[in-house]
Amino acid sequence: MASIHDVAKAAGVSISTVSYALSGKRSIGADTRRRIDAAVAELGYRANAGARMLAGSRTNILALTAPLHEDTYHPAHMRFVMAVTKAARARDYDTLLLVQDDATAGLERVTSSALADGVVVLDVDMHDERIERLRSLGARSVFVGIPEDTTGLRCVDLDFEAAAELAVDRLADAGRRSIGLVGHPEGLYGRGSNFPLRFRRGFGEAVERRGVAHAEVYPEETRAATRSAVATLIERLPEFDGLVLNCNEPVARAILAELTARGIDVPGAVSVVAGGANYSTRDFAPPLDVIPLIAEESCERAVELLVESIEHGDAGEFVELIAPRYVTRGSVVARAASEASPRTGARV
Amino acid sequence: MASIHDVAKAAGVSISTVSYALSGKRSIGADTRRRIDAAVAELGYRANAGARMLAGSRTNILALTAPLHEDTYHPAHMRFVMAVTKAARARDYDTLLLVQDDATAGLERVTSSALADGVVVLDVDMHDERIERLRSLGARSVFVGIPEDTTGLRCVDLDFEAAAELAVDRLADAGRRSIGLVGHPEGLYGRGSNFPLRFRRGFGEAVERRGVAHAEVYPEETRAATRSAVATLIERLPEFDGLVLNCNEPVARAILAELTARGIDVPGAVSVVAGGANYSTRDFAPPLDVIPLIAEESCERAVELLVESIEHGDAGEFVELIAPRYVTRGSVVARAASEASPRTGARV
DNA sequence: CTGAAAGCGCTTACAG
DNA sequence: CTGAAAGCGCTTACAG
Repeated sequence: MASIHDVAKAAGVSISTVSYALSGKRSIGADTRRRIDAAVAELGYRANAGARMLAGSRTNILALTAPLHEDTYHPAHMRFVMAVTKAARARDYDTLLLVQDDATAGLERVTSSALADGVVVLDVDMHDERIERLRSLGARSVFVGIPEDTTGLRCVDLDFEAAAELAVDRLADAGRRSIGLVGHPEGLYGRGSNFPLRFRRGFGEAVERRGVAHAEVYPEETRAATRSAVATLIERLPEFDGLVLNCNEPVARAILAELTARGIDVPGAVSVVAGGANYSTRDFAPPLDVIPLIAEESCERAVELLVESIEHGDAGEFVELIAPRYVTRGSVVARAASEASPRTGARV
Repeated sequence: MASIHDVAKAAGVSISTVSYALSGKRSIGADTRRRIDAAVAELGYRANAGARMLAGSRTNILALTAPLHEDTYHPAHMRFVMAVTKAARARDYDTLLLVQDDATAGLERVTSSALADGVVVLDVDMHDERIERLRSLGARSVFVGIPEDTTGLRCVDLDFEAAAELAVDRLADAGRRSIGLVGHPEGLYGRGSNFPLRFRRGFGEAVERRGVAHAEVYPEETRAATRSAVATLIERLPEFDGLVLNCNEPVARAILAELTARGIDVPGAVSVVAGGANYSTRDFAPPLDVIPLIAEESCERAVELLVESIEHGDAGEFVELIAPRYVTRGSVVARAASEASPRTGARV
């Protein structure tokens, strides 16, 4: 493997000139540059990573901690992992994958050995053991997700509370007065997974504020569970006319199928919005209004902020909430006046 | 961050002694060792990764190339990625994730810069562009999967051909004379994905050898597709009595559901085996006989072989096929004699 | 615009 | 069983 000395010799310059030419950290004469470029190409030179880390005190490696849980929805998980990796590469960083068993010990290892310049934290729980570890290590990190106590942390995420509120508002604005929420399986909430909890909180506040009837169900991803979830909503909401989905794609599809099977017209009888959805609702029947959760968006921003802090040394804590966007596809329509009157009357 | 000098000073020894004590590469006096351990604990010392790479000419990092395709089945993909990462950690290696866009350039980068000691290649295609790249780079690598031309390569994988043959043999031994294959979606084969092709090849050879009637279908993961796949099998196999599944879990479940919906008794009328399955068939109705594909098995072996070659410098090519294991769960039963006679007669 | 040189923090022959 | 020292291949003040 060619070293910087070989390049310098071939180009007839000093190694420092080669280094500067490659890093672009000072201006280089046109002719010198040409000779260096030629030598680099000729020799297939590539700076040794270890030497660079040692001399430059930067590794250009980000650690990624993304624990798998029993209830992990793999397609979404993968999308986030890939989004981080791609965003990192776009900024010339590589990504080191930390496994679960190794979650805390791994953070210590890659951080104390200066293997990674920073850490991206995915699948954040409300009370996440990685928080304390990262704090005590004084490691640079960015969380994709918002834990309960964000003191001293740097967090980025979709504003799930606002997303839930936006979903409810759109339904309420369309005259819907009796709104169901299909959430994730119970286990997720019990485990303290942060975004379902935040979405639920936003939902609760919005239905309260709008004074609409509401009910919540948390089905597992089985046919039986989604079926009984719809039954429960119908039972608990005698005038069931609006539905917010904050669940995974298979469940969302199953819920829609069940509504259809029961002869419930979407969007006429029940209008539907998917909130914080990590999937496309375009090919649903009917296509659903959606407040999308775009992995690329939060991950790119997280990596951007992390890299900035690495390269410019800025510290400081923050919570950056990405404003929800509402995409209309026709699954929310105003209640027909004929229907609206008696119900409104009934509620007064 | 404490350096090795700090530890040496605190322990009252030279830095080389600290280094040797930590690496275990030479024997250390009991008392010296105690003082060093104490100093390490006290200072929270951890060897600088860059310095180690540079001086030791080993990085303890493995690169992992696992491209995502449109047809990637994420749960299985994730299982392999995690299995590699865990196996690597067990041997004190970290794993660098290479993204798709970066597939070939990334190999060049981590390899030429000596960032990674070796490469684990997942999702191998029959004609994979990464092969040539790795060959020309002279990089240490192990493939999990068997491409068409394995010259100069080191490959590990479940023996999918033998798995398919084993599945057919068990069905044929049970008197099944008319065997269907449910494969993956067509696209996978067209793309040259290696294991579905190998499984199909093994199936073709086995049905030929056993002289049984056969038909193959390749449904997409939609309800309509699985439904029509079953219809096709019934149409093409008038005496349809055996079925080999080499598809993903959702399709397998849907196929079984469709058989049940048609009133076809499993295993009586049609006996079923899942071959090369990356999922559990225990909670299927009925539970299926299965020849499992265990990510941990092939990935651990691949990492083991790669690490060995890194640490002992052994080169050499090989293809290591993991023998299929047959797990009985009761979904294959002998044809009833009363049924067998007329059909056998019909075939003669 | 360019070079000589120190130094990053380890590992590993070499020596005793 | 232990130490002094060379050297891994870069980056970056320092100097001109």
